[in-house]
Amino acid sequence: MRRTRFDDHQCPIARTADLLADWWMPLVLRELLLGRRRFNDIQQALEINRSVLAQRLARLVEVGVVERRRYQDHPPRYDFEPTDKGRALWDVLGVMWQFGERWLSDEPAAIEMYDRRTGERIEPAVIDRNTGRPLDPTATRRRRTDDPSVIA
Amino acid sequence: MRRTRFDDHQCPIARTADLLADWWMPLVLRELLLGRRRFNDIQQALEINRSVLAQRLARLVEVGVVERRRYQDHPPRYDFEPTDKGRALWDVLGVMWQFGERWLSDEPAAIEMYDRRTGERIEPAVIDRNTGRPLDPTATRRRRTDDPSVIA
DNA sequence: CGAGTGAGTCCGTCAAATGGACCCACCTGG
DNA sequence: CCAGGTGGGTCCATTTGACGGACTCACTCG
Repeated sequence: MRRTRFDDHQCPIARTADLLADWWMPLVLRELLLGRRRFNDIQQALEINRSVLAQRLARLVEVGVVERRRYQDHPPRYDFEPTDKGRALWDVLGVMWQFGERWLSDEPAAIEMYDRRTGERIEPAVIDRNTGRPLDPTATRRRRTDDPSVIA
Repeated sequence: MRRTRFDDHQCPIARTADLLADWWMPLVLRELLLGRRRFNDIQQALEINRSVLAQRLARLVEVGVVERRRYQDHPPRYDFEPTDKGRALWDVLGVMWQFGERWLSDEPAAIEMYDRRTGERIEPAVIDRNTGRPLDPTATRRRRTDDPSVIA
């Protein structure tokens, strides 16, 4: 299929969607961010087609979300390590987790996230940094910063 | 293309990805949640193919994220209104906004979100509800709730 | 009476996802 | 010393969806 690209849109949601809104990307990133680093490990964990995975990893390297590192020389072997930018994506995945658990699962959660130091369950929540309150789409609007009268 | 489905996965990220990780879904939801309700309005705002939009809206109705309502009888006309489940997705979009603005935009933000009552800028942030602290993927692990010794 | 509106459907084309085989350099066990 | 992994891919045929664009059909408005 021809895929429409959004990476040149002004809207930050569109730019993020261009990177992340692909079936496999969130799962590939989940594996990378929770510690899997090697091509074959990820491929087997996700049962993803090898060429699709190769292409997704190449994209992640290209946009600077992971680094491809040579971890041995003979024969050359590579792995994939998240950058700061990649780790920042965990916020998005964490909130996807929270949404999926609350709204897309029938039974009580079969898997949970926890802090490996304290053992405590982790429950991501989204707030507005300025007010500390939850987001409310019905009260939210967009505006151009160069001309606040224009509603984007 | 054949698309692999994740809606039966245990992992909440996979379930959410199955719904949202499609190029158009975040943008369609952005429009719906920020107030656009009608097929033609959304189609023109996004410049999305009409049959693709029809299919995406049908999916959103099917999973209960929006409701299709008849708003006039002669001739029958329909619009699409987010449900509570749909409004809950705003958290995900808000965090995608934040990521895109911080990591995918070069120039200072051209568009911002604000509260239509107070006029204040909105900056979504993700915290752990229990500790109030930001998420840290390097400290995060998964476990099965039925058997905490199994690392998922 | 003709144009426009709203919410779609239908069609041909093109490209990406999929399953599966293949590759090749090195390492390991017997 | 040779067979069988292992790691990180590439290549191929098939299928399916995205895309652009035209068409529909029941009204309503001027």
